[in-house]
Amino acid sequence: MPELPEVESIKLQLERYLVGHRIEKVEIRHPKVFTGDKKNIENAKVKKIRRFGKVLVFDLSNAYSVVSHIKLTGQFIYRDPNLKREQPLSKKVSGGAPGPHTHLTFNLDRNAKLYYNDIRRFGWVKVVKTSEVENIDFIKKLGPEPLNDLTLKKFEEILGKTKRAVKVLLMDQSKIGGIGNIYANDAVFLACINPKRPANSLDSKEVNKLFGAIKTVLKRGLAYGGASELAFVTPDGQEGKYQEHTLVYGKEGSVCKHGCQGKIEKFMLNGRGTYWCRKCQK
DNA sequence: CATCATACCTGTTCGC
DNA sequence: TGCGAACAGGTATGAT
Repeated sequence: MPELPEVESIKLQLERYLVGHRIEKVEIRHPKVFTGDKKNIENAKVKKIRRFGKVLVFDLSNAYSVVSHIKLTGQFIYRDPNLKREQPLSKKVSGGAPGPHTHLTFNLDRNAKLYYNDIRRFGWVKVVKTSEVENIDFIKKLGPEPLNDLTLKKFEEILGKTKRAVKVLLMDQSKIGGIGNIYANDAVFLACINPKRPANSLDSKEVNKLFGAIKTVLKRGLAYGGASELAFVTPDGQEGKYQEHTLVYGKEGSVCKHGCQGKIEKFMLNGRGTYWCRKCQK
């Protein structure tokens, strides 16, 4: 669920709230989610937030960085007692902040805090030298950013190299960075392509259509502040709205939005819930 | 190398 | 109603 639009939404808020703070002390409650030496980030200031696909990076003033993949249920929650117009936290903030699923606490200057919550603990947070960020295995293997680096020509090449199901390919982070199950479902639907189609069977017209569809659904996701299907909230503890505006994801049994009168069906593709309209996705 | 199944976790939903 | 099974989705890992 946290895919490019969700992680980007987190990034935008961290830029607003976290940048400029000094990290005074880091408390680790669940060691499994944290690797590296916390001493390397204590007393450093947060200078810049970056995103690589679904990975977040906080660059610090001392040439170290905090790198994190929140996977399915990770949350960064920012709390500042000096900030008056704080909205009540969403119920999706697991157990509160701090709560039973708070595994890390970053104590910041001016009494602010950044909590890392993660119900399922699939996510990770690590400390590395800023110069080493791009050598982290996941980031090193990451494919191009669909909204920036991905050109039609590159996309055509990626699709042409494999007969894997096109929807599965879209979710392969080493091919394209940032697309997950929700936006992959919506993109192939918007392009009227059967999710099971071998990627290399698409003609150039279809490739072009899918290329545009990917950008459209990701931009819509961004505009709605991401999809809060499971645990996703932004650091101010608020939910996104894209789950109310998906095209097919989670829409089993509902009427096809292309107006063909078909019904959305669900099946498993590579172990992932896949939603589609058999009438218009060819 | 490419592809696929499974493990990692826990909260929620479903079926009996 | 209660309880166990299935499900949810992202990726590292091991198997094929």
